Parts: sequence; C-alpha cells; structure tokens
Amino acid sequence: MKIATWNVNSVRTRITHICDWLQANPDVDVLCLQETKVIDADFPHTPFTDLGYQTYIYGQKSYNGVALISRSQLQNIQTGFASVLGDLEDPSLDEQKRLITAKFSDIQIVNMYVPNGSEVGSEKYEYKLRWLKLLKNYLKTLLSQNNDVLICGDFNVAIADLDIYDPKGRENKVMATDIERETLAQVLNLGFKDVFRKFETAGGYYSWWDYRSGGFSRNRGWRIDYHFLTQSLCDRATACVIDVEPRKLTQPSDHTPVIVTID
Amino acid sequence: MKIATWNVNSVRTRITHICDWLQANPDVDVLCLQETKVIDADFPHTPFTDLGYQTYIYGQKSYNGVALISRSQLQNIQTGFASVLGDLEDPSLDEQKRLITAKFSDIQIVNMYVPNGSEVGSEKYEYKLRWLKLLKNYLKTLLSQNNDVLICGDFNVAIADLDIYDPKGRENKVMATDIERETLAQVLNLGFKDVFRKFETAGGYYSWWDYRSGGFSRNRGWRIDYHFLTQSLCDRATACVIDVEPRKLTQPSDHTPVIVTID
DNA sequence: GCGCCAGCTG
DNA sequence: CAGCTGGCGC
Repeated sequence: MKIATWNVNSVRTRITHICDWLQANPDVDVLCLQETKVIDADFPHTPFTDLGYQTYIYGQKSYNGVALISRSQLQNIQTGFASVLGDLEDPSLDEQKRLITAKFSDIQIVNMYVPNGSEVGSEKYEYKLRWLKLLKNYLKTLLSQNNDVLICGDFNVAIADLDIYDPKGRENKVMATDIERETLAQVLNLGFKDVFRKFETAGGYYSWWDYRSGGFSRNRGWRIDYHFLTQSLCDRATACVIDVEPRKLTQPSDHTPVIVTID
Repeated sequence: MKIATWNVNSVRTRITHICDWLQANPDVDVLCLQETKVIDADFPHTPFTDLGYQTYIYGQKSYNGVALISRSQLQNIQTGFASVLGDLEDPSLDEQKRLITAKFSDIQIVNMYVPNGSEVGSEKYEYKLRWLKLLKNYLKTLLSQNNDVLICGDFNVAIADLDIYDPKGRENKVMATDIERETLAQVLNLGFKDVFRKFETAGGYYSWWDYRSGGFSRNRGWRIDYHFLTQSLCDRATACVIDVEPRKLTQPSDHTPVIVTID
C-alpha cells in the first residue's frame, strides 16, 4: 500500500495538478492534503469522486484545512483534537482546522498541518509549541487504541540540519529552532520513526521550496513534510520517496508530495 | 488602412488575446486600446515590439489607461486634455488617464475612454458630463489644426435605442440617458459621423456585453465603442465591422474590437 | 512569490 | 462576473 502527503496550498487552485498526479500515481491508496484553504461547503469533491476516490475533509475559510483522498472507504474519521481528547483546556487549539485521522486497513493515519509559527518568540510561535504539546497527548491516546499509527503532513519543522539547504543561523529561524525540534522530538519519542531516513541518509532532499527567492531552481529547500511511523509499521516500509515533479509545473504548490510504501 | 478600437479591460491580463488578434489581423495599422489598467512603468511593451509594433501609452494604476499600438511610427503624441488645451480650469478632468492622440498619415487619431458615470445623478455621472463638455473644446482645437480627424474608443454612451438590446427604461440607465446622449451629440455635432451606420442600419450589433447576467450568449449587448469620423474621412471609409470573435474566448474582455477601413 | 480576503469599479 | 488594490499569512 502507498500513502502520500502533500501540502497543496489551495485545493481549488491546484485541483488539476492534484488530479493529474493521482492519475499518474494510481497505486497511491490514500493522499493526505494540507492547506486546502476552503470551507467544507466549497470543497471540490467531484474531481476526486469522478476518478474513483472518496473524500474526507476538515476545512475552514482562507487558511489551513486538511483532507483525506482515498481509493477505499476509510473508517472512524475524527477531526481536530477534541474528537479524540474530549473538551480541551485550551479550545483555541482547535479553532484552526489542522488535524484529521482515520483508519485505513490496519493503520491509523493522522494527517496534520502543524502551525508555521510566523516568527520566533511571536504569539503564533507560542501557539505552535502549545499545539505540538497537545499533539503529544492526542497521539498518546491514539497509540493506546491502535497498534500501527502513521502520522504525516506538513510539520513546519526541519528536524535536522541535514534537512535544510543552508542551516547557517538556523537557531534563530522559525521551523529550525532548538525549542521547536525538542518539542517535536517529545512527540516523536512516543515511538515514531522518520521512515524517509530508513532509506536515505544523505542531505539535499527537500519537500518545500519557498516561492520567494526562486529557491527551487537552486534546490534551496527544506524537508518539513514527513511520514512518521510506529516501529512495526516502519519495519514493513519498503520505500519512502519525495516526488519533485509537481514542483516543476507552472503555478505549483510550494510543497511537493512525499510517498511511503508499506508491505 | 485599418484602424481598430478595443477596450481590453487590462492589457496585462489580456496580452495573449491581443497579440493573437493582431497576428490574425495583420492589416490593422493602428490599434487603440482602452482600460489598460497599468502604470507606464509596467506596460508590457515587448509582446508588441516583438510583433513589429510601436507602442504609445498613457496609463495609471488600476483604472483607465489608453494606448496606441501602431505598425508605423506615429507623430505628435499628445496625452490628456491639457496637452492640447493648455492649463485646465478644472484640472480634475485630467487626473484620470483617458485620452491619447497622434497623427497617423494624414489622420489625427483620438483614442479615448469616456468616464462610465456609475449611476445617474452621482458625482461620477456629473464628472462624465463635464468630461464630455471639455472634450468638445478639445476636439474643436484639434479640428482647427487638422482636416481629417478620427475619434474612437469606449464612449460609454449608447447613442440610439437601436444600440441597446433592450432599450426599455433606458432613460434612467447610465450610458443611455437623454442628457448623456445630448451631451455627446454636442460633441459629434462638430462634424463627426458614426461610420458604422454608413454600412449598417439594423440593430442587434453590439460591442460590449456585461460580464454579469451572461449577456453575451444571448446577445444582450450595447454598442458603446465607436469610430466617429469627420465627413471627408467618412466618405473615404469602405467598411466598419465589429469583430465578435475575441468575446468568445475564455477569459475575454467584456468589449470586442471595432475596425474601420479607410481608402 | 503566491495563495487568501474584503472592498472598489464597471 | 471579472478586473483592480491592499493587507494578511507563510
């Protein structure tokens, strides 16, 4: 089976790219989208259903929004933190639509769009850290209910210097500070493995290139989109690849898909 | 020789349509554009110069803006009222970039974008009437200096009921009120002939179809784009046609070109 | 740079 | 309905 993650930066603007990619990759079972940027009432279901996919969505106006595009029906769809954790101490952490989970075969798939954090020390940065801390509780609960958990999406954190084209000064840059890395590590320490690194230990592999500064042509990217798998699931993985092709198209998303293959 | 007028509703958005049209109509000597909607620094010259045209522009940010696209060099380019009339009593009438004139062969071509007027009785409506009154003085001056004058562009007035798909209630509609018609008639009475009517006396011929209400497919249009010629020039005209083809393209301007042929 | 929106004009 | 702007977010 294949599971893919792709921050599409507007599902409506990118609909042709996404459908073209699905047709070129017919063996992808579940595609996890982030930054759909559309309210549920306006989500473009038919392009996907016409191709034989089911859609599971959790969107809002203008910002954020996640979706699952699946060849087969998924079970137990849950959206936001509260659907898993019950009422939140800090309900603001569920105001933005960033989290959807569902069962696919024996795997609990969690599709997320971690807050960006804007600037180090900002209110948005603090929100990001609080969000990641609550994510740990959320995943603890899911792990208590499921043997195999796959979390994927746009994590907005480069977990190692190897994952940034130029790590110089990264300590003060959002998406690369020690505190962000440590807070995310606390989450991953629950038992999640970066499956991409099972197959590739070199640098120079990225999933996001800023629109600004023409970073893609010079491969000035960051690896911030991941699949993290629980150990037994990671053991079953046979490949994890970043498909840079969609980033080469006209009017591309700034992110490109990452696909994991599991036996 | 052929002279064309076309309100393109943004020269940058429409650049492909315009260049395609020029290539399909290589015998057009001068194309008069309105609503270029771009400051001079950002005008797309190269698409035109690459095709062998010269460009003469008079633009502003966001709104209005006119340009002359010519196969040969034009003489005596003058922009705005003041370039012809000297200092204006009401300088606000030159704040919007709506007027460019130049000599092509023996013909003084005046390319204009008459104010729309917004709503009857509004401040913008009064501005339109004041603008047309000043236009009369402006043309009087040009007529004193030139034998053959051609004025063309988007006049934002349907000069007869025949020029509106449904003239019912037109007396209270901007672009069709008696006062607008009379004010424009005062201008045309200087000696200008509606050359289109030299060849076609029937209704049902329009140059603009509102984007709203899907008016084009039902031919719910208005004829508000004209070539008005001084008598001797009108006598030399052998054709005047409205080319509806560009209005059928995807993402079209709401106006379509009008072309006059002069021997 | 490239999405989004609201608010403007026609 | 389809241009434009300015402001926000990343």
